[in-house]
Parts: sequence; structure tokens; C-alpha cells
Amino acid sequence: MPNSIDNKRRQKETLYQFFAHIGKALSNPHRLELVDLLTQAPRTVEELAAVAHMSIANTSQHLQRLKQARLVLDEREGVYIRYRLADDAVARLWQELRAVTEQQMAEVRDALDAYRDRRYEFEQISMAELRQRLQNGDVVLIDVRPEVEYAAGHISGALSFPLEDMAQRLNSLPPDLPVVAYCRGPYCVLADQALALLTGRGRQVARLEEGVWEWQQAGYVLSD
Amino acid sequence: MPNSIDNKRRQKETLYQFFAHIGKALSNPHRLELVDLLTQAPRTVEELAAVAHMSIANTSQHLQRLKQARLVLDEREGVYIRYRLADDAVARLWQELRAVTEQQMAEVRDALDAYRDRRYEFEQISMAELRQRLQNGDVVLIDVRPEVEYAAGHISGALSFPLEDMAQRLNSLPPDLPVVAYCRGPYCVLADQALALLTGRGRQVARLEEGVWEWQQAGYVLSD
DNA sequence: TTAGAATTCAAGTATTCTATTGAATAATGT
DNA sequence: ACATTATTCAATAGAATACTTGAATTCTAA
Repeated sequence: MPNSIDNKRRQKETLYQFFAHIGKALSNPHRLELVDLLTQAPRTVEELAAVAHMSIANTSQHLQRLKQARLVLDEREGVYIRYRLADDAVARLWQELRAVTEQQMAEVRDALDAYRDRRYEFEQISMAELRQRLQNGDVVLIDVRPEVEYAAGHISGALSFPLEDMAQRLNSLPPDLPVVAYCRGPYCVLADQALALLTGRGRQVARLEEGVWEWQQAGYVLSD
Repeated sequence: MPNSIDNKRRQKETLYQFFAHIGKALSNPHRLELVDLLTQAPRTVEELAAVAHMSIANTSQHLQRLKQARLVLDEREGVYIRYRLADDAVARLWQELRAVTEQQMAEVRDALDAYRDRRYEFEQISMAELRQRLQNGDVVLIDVRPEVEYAAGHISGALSFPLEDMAQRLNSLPPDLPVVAYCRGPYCVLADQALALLTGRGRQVARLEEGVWEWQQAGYVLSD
């Protein structure tokens, strides 16, 4: 009965279409940037549009797409609608996608070096070492992401120093101690910019390449 | 200097385009089926086309696409060209994609139940229990995938009983013992079909839902 | 009822995709 | 060198999708 065989084929096709559907949702740079931002903190459409430099209508469209693929959830909050990642599995998927991309394509390095052009000016510090030095108290750790993201969860012991208003608050940084800065992770320039500012003032600095999510994945402690 | 800001934006866009590029490579059902097949064993274009029921030209096109995204590698082998997954990270990515899809979309269950319609007729056995019973020697484990895949690596202790020529070889199965069958993993019908054949002969049977890759991920032993 | 947030709609453009051809390439065996 | 085989390339056609924008609409809170 060739019919039942055709039928089986169709069913298999159907199954694979679901997987492809998620693949499609991940096939647009803007959507990936949205996913990345949502990895840091839940946000409203307005906020996402602002941070990602997109029109609100466009942002909404892309969010709809992600929502349809069940990668994000939305929740009404008064007059706003706040989006969040549907699940930690989505963050893992995004992380695997980055890992594969980075490993497979040397061009990514180049693109990253272009984007984070001061990357190699700063010493890097590992998560393990940072944790050690935090315990010793011989280092200041600052989170330079916007306050929303800090509020949604940050490395335990980190101070919030959003890049945006860092210039005005430089004096409130504990003096003398070396400063470690972190932001969203390896694809984020905020910490680089903060460190540039600080070295200009003669501070000793280092960057933690990882972000909050990686910190938590590694089994270290967060606060919120 | 607004120019340098525009520039940064462009660079960020470039970066995210690389990720999106991999996403695109994963956005077509046929390509995903190819990836899935390559998870089991390296294969030539011809073989892949046959198993996936696609034209050779088309299969080649899709493989080019995957190759361009560096998800697969090709290697000339005499007159054939054999494709393989570029890296185990690709298998992990594929596995995360399936995990998210399955978790996020209830429809996948339905599609799977339609495709594997005899799924619930057979008892399932966990990897841990199977390993135990293999050690006790009170069960026969058969690998019902095509021989190429068995040759590329199989669960240690499994006998090769490709579904295709199973009917003729039924007698060479050790009698009396219960039979456990496995194939490519949870999205593969081969084992179900084999078990249907065996219960028809009055054998006691069970299915291992996982495939070789999952077995190995779990830290168990393979042979090749 | 009004204002603000978010979504939907319509529209247009652009792009991309798949599947197909037939020719070209590369390795093999004679 | 030649014929053979497997695969890729180039070119195409047509369909289908995708992205973005601005205007209209829905929904909520006050």
C-alpha cells in the first residue's frame, strides 16, 4: 500500500516542520538580538524597541513571531506588556547557537573584534578567579548594564553602575581597589566602554567576559 | 560623532547576522532531516538522497547550504563524497533545538504520535535499566538501523538487525529472551516496526527510545 | 472619555527558496 | 587517453516569504 507510505512521509515532514519553525524564528538578526536582550531581563515592547534601535511596530512584529514559536511569553502589566523568555531551555538553545557559530566561523571573531575594538586593551579575569577575589574583598565588581537588567538579577556582590550615568558617579566608586566590570556577556560592548572610562582616570581594571547567565550556569550565586 | 555610533550599530548587525545565518541553515525541514541522519553516520550524497527521499541535485543543494554554514564537512572518498557533521557541537545544537521544540509546542506530541502510531503498544525501557539487564545477560538488544549506521557506531552489546532484512533473519535471533530494539532516537519509527514484527511472532519486546548519540551523551559505552 | 501602549492591517518591496535542468568537474578504472 | 560515475555548478522560473513602515484599531488605566 503505497498510500500508507506516502502518509508516513507526510507525517515525518510535519514533524520536521515544527523543528524548522523554531529554526526560522532564529533566522533573523533582529529577533536574535531580542532573544539576547530578554536573556538579561524581561522587558516591554517599548523598552526593547529603544534598546535594539527598532521601530515599535517592527519590534512588535518580531516579538509576535517569537511568541508564535513559543520562545517568549508575554504578560500584561498595567498598560504595558512585558515579554520574557519562555523557558531556560531557550537560553540554552541561544547559547548553543552562539557556541556553534563562534566555533564554526572564523569570521565571527573578526566581526567581534571589529565590534569590540578595545577588547584586547583590558585584562580578562575568569569567573573562578573573580569569585576568589570577591571573597577576599580586594576587588570592586561593577555591573554596567541598564538598571532594569541589574534589578532582574546580578552577580552577588556587584554594584550597579550603568554605563549611561557612570561619568557622574565616578566618585562614588570605592577608591584604590582594582575594578572588574561585566555586562551582558562576550557580545556586549558596555563593559569595554566603562573600562575605557576608568583607565582614563588611572584606575586598574579588568573585564569579566561572561554575563549573568553564564555565571549562574557555572553554579555561582546571583542576587536580585 | 554620530558616524561612529552608526558604525557600531552596523558592526553589531554584522555579528548577529552570523548567528542568523546558522539559524537559517536550520530553518528547513529537509536540511534538518539531513542533519539528523548525519548524526547517525557519515554518508554520501547518494545515500542521503535515498534515505531522505529527495532528488540528488536537491540533496546536494541543501548540503551545500549546510556546508556553507559550516555545520557539515565533506570529504572525497574515491568516487564518492562523504558528508559528516562538522562537530559534536552541531549535534548538541540539534538536540537543544529538538528539546525546545518539544517542550514549547504541544503539537509536536501530536505529530509524533501520528508518525509513530504504534508507539504506545510497546513497553519502554530506560537506558539505565537496559544497561543493567545487558550486564545480567537476560535480554537481547538489537539495532534495527541500516548497516551503515550500525557500522559507524552502536551500543555496546547490540546485534545488527536492519529492519529491511529482518523478516528473513528472524530465526537467527537468540530464542526465548525478551528483545529490546532501538534505532535513531525518539523521532524514528524503525524500532516500532521491528517490534511489531516480533510481537507478531510472540516475542516479548520493549523499546529504547534513545539513540546512539544520547546513549553516549549519558556516558555509556559504544562500539564501532 | 481620553491618553498611551501595543497590536494589527495593508501595502509594497525585496528577498529568498525550492526544485529543475543541462553542462562542467573530478576521480576512477581500463 | 577515454569512458564512466558521482557530484557540483549555473541558470532559471515561479512561488512563496519576509521585512519594514505608517495608519487604523484594540485594549487598559485613570
